[in-house]
Amino acid sequence: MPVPDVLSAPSTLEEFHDRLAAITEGLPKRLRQCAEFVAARSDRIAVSTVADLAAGAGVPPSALMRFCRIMGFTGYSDMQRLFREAYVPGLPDYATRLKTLKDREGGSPGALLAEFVDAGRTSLERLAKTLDEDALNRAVGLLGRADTVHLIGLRRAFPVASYLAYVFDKVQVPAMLHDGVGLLDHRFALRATDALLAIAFAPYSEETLALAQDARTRGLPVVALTDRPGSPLARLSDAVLLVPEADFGAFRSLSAAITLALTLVVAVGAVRG
Amino acid sequence: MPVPDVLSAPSTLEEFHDRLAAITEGLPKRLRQCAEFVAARSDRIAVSTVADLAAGAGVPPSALMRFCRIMGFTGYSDMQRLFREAYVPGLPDYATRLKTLKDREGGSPGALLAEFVDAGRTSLERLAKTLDEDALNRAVGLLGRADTVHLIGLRRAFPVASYLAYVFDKVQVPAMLHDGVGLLDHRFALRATDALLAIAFAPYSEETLALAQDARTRGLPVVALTDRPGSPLARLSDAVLLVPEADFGAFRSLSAAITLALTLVVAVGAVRG
DNA sequence: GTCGTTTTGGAATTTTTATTCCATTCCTCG
DNA sequence: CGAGGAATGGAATAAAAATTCCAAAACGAC
Repeated sequence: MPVPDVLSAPSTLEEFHDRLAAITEGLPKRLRQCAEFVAARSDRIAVSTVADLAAGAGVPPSALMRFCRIMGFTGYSDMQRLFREAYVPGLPDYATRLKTLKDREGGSPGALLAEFVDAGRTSLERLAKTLDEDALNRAVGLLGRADTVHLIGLRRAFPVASYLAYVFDKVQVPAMLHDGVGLLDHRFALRATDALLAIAFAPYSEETLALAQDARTRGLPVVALTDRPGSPLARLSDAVLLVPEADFGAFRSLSAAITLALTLVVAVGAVRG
Repeated sequence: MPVPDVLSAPSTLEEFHDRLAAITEGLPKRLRQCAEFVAARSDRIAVSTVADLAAGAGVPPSALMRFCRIMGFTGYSDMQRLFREAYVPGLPDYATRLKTLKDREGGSPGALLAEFVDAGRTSLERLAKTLDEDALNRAVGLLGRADTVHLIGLRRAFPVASYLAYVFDKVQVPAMLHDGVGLLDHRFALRATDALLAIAFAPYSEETLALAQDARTRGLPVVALTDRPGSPLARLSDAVLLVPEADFGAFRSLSAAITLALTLVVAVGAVRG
């Protein structure tokens, strides 16, 4: 067990976080899980039992106890005392806070945030409600059977495509991001046993449509993540996933697209085992 | 004993206070002491034991228990739950939810989507609730005054960085994305009149930290978009924006980060006119 | 592979905390 | 001023939580 190298416990929240940041690295798996969960949700400590917190972190209670020791406390209760003393319920609930923010004059950053958060939530709700489950299942099937998943998404869709590439990598599914760097199109990287996942929102990029067309011509399955049923990309695809993104003013967020992308990858990862 | 004239317990803080005000008058001495103390210090309920609270009110614990009953709760724990949940929402723990998910049709894509949508909504709510407006205003100020905004975010943060680049371009603010292509670091593109916006989540990329350090050393303002107060990036920055991303299982979405990014850019765009 | 060490999960134990119960006190009203 | 009922305090009990401990698993060095 990593020996507590300092014997005194942190006596302020700041000290606590400093110490936490200092030790997190170099901690074994379970203890690191504790450290990371605590870092992210330290607000819960004041009002949670060991069991609650441990469940949140995904570790057994005894691991959390060890963690408290390493932080320099004598036990969980000791650590909790620090947070209970500093506890100020301060923040009002979400609805109230949102209203406060919106009431500012239109231009303030806080008011903007409120609007975008609201738009994001609306998008997510609509996504859950309107998504065609058959299409999703079909998409998962097609991508699950492919050797390599090719990804393309440019301009506004590029963040989604790069996120997909990241998560596919995490779940160890071979994926290739066609990013257009150097105007190299890597068209010939598409093999007959692969599949293409294309993302495009209006105005649809030529390059994305071209690659989708190419894949289709060669008989590869194409999955589309797009914004409208009538999108030119939809016509080229075997499974079409629609992202109902709400917008605020001229700006559209990507919350729904990102969330759908994550779902898709995790489901494909699960299918492949 | 005053008979509880309503059998259901208050289910919101507002109901609680209404009820408290309604019954306080006409309560015998000790119970009134309880009522008055609770009215004054209701914020302590979430983090106190019966004994603590009773001591504060100057009554024996049993009196406080009676008080809880009169308020319509089954006991102190029941009353406490109301206060704990009001301030720390989202207590349904992940362990349970993961299990439900597995029990239910082995994690069908549809069920997964529901979970990720939920995590995304939670993230957005927490973002609205917890974001430090001062930090946001400061960030907008710093970036608004810069000639060119440099952006860096790698791995999981890369989609956010590329999204920022896209939206900055839309609002016609000169921005440069440091994407690490070809391992060219473009460090010398940072001019004294520029600013850096760095995005990093655990585990923090060396390259991102290095560039932030570099910018700081040269006296450029650094704005951080990160996940924890103790993040190494936070220490290098003049304004720190925290993104409280909820995760589901091992997976974390980017809804909150994307939304905050959009807000930031639009606000900066507005400042520059 | 095998040995020694570190880490882990869970059951057993202890401590703390909540809750009940009842004998006593304190009112109030006749 | 005394009887009856409400209110009270504290001791006893039950429940929940924290903490310890140890056998088993995982890991790392050889």
